[in-house]
Amino acid sequence: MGEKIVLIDGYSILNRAFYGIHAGMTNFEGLHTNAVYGFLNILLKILDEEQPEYLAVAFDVKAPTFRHKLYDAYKGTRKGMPDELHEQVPVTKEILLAMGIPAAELSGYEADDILGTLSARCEAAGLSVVLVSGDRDLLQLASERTKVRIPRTKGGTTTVEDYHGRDVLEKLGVTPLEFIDVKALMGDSSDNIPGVAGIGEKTAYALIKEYHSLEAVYEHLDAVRPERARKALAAEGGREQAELSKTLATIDRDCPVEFSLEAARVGELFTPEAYEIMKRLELKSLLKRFEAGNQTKNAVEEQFLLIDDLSGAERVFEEVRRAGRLGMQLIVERGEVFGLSLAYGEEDVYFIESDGLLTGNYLAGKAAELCEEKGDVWVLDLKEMLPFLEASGALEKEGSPEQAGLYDAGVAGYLLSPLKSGYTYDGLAGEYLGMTVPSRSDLLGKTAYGTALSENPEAALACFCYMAYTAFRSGPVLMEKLEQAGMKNLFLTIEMPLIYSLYHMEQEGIRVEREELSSYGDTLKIQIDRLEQEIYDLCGEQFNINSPKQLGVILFEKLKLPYGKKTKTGYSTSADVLDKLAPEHPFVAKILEYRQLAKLKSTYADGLAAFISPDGRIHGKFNQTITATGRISSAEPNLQNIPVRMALGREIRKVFVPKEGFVFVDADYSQIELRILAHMSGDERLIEAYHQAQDIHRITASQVFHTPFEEVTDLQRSNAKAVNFGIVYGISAFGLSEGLSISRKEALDYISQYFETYPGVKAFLDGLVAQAKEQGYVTTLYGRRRPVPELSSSNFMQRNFGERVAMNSPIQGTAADIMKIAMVGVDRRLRQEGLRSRLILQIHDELLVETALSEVDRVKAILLEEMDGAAKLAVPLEIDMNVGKSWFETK
DNA sequence: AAACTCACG
DNA sequence: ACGTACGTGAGTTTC
Repeated sequence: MGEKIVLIDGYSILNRAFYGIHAGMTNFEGLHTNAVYGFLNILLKILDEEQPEYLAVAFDVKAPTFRHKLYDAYKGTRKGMPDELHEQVPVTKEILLAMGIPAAELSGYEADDILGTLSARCEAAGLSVVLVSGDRDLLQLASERTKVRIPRTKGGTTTVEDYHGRDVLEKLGVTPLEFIDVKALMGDSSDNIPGVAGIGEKTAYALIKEYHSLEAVYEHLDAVRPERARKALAAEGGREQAELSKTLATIDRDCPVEFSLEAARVGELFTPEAYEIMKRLELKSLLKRFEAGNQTKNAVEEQFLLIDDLSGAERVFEEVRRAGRLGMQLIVERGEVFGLSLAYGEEDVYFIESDGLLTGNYLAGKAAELCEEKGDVWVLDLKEMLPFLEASGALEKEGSPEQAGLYDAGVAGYLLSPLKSGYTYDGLAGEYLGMTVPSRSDLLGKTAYGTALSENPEAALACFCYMAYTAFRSGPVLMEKLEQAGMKNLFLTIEMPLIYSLYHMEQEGIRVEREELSSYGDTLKIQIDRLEQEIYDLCGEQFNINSPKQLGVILFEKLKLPYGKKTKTGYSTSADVLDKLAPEHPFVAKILEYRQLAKLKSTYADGLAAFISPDGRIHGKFNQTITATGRISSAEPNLQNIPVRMALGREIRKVFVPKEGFVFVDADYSQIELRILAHMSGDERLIEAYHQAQDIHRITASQVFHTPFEEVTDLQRSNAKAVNFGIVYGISAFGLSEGLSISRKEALDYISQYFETYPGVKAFLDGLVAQAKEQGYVTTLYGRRRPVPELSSSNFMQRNFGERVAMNSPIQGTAADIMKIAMVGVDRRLRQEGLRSRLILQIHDELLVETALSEVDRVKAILLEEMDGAAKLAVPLEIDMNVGKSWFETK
């Protein structure tokens, strides 16, 4: 194969990147950077994959374009681009210039035409061509020599669809040239190609597949079926419209664009100029690649010192004692201590390796001592370190970090910016120190700490020292920012103490009866096998029931059931679709039952069994820095989604049991989110409702539907309940109509009736959205922030989402805050009062305490006091409590 | 790795 | 007209 050129459709890729990536990305100047970022990511990814000799980017110049002028002249204008995107265009061009990548432009021509022309010239010159564009317009250019690549960015990752000439035929059923005629028929609103009125995508493809060209379609007009299509084509002006559309849709492959192949030769891309621009844009993750040629030896790295002898270690500890603030990181992985890194000044950072006399336990003990003695110690993942600190010495000040002066930089970072995917040292250094430091994976790849230490000691040293260094230096910055954001109190009195409570819960774990769980799984297996056979018999063939794709074919093609929803890749077979289909065919109910059982077996019976420790207990993890709203999350395994709603699933809770001599006491807040809504909105009627009635959904129904309380029907009550849910989720007519299976109109009626009944709630929710738009975030009762970057998006759907988020987050987040306060209180009192009972689970609004038989009354009192006392709202906080010999019994 | 589905609050 | 309820984690299939 000869040489290769990559040609990029500049605006189209920028556009894709802009809509595909989080809208809130800006640099310190407030310049949006999401599109540039996505653009460069795609460009670099394609370069990595293609390794081309040449590269150029095509832009159209903002002028009436030749082809479209024909149409624009009498109808409409091209869609303008949002300002947030527009401002990123010049920057992108600057970067390309700095990277030595030519931008091909030609006034009066579309980027498509430039690309068409350049690809034609390059093909003729014997090059293979790769065209990169965000939409399918360029497919007509695909050939054996020219590959069209369409990247799609979603949630930060990019996948690419590739089309050679033959792929177009294979995937679309028409040749690249026929694709033009398809477009001419169906039109393309984004390109202002009118098409033929009444001809849609399906018909257009069908016609061209049969007749192969627009002209041929009209030649055989009389034979065209279906009738509807024939009429559309024959309609007054139809043919002219189609022919105009074809002209519009045809890419010009011979326009007078100037282009020098030599200028497009790929040279050094990561130039100092490009590096400077990247720095200004604060595109940190990309910066690393641009650094390669520019990196001056890191100033910090010089001072990373490895200590591997006892006397050296003692010397460092002595110095640390005299110093003020300390950054510290016990380097721990898979239950092993590899060393301790310490940073206590601008100058030196030490890593003390555990080896010989310097045992892991010794270092952990020293670390614990330092925590005890000193104030102002910053670490990165305290919960991870605590088992070792505790095992080695005494962390007597635990639970009161103001005295302990021990702070977790990761948790602080989470409060300041809760949407991030992680809080590792490199991210914190970038955000709070303005430093680009190599990440763990940059330094060590996927190597484990232990291996890295022996195979690549220098990189390991750097990695470990960066942790303590980042913790040390970012500490005061984080504290200052927390203070400014009004979250210092939240950090010190809720989040820091909570680390210990979560750690305790993880340590305690929950007892699971292994044998019982296993026989539950066996029972499921028998039923699953039976169902599987029945399903095969009913449809007359064997297939993989777990595959939505295969199932879709059986349901909607073989059995010809009416499909409701479609997903991106095919028919939806989700439970709500299947529920509606169940009356159509007995097969469907079997599928639903199979799904249910298969889920129970794989996720719960088998899934949980894999997590039972030798002590007979499951020690799941409780994560404090994951959720956007402030909730904690549970993983490995997730103990917050153990089945309860369905009878069969709920059975599994029988295997969660207390140890000998103990019972479970389970306490949950009743409708805490609605109560918080009542409090935060201050709506008098809703507050009054909580003071008078037990059944809030019924009283809501009574007030909203103007029906006496006693006469509220079950249907009214359940509708009111759904409305209440909807309000908490950030109400939308669509969502409510889906939830209730009613029309949008009816849903709209419910909502307006609700708001009429509780005007304070309406004002409150509107206020939240306004506040979010104004300041970019919303807050909970305790000052926790949730940014809502979606609200400044120019995308309708994202903005709508942002509005719902603005309404939901303060409510969900405040509930999380209150529960956290209660947890810290409960955990602390159980210990301080010398009880043997322990908090073991939190499920958002529920706490589970493994309770010594003799302590049941004390524990109930503590739960009640701490949960009820966690907040004083305008409405009572009601707590339901149950005692049982298994989690099943505590319902 | 992504898409789909489904368990929970 | 646009297409969705808010927040999670995990298993399976498919690419």
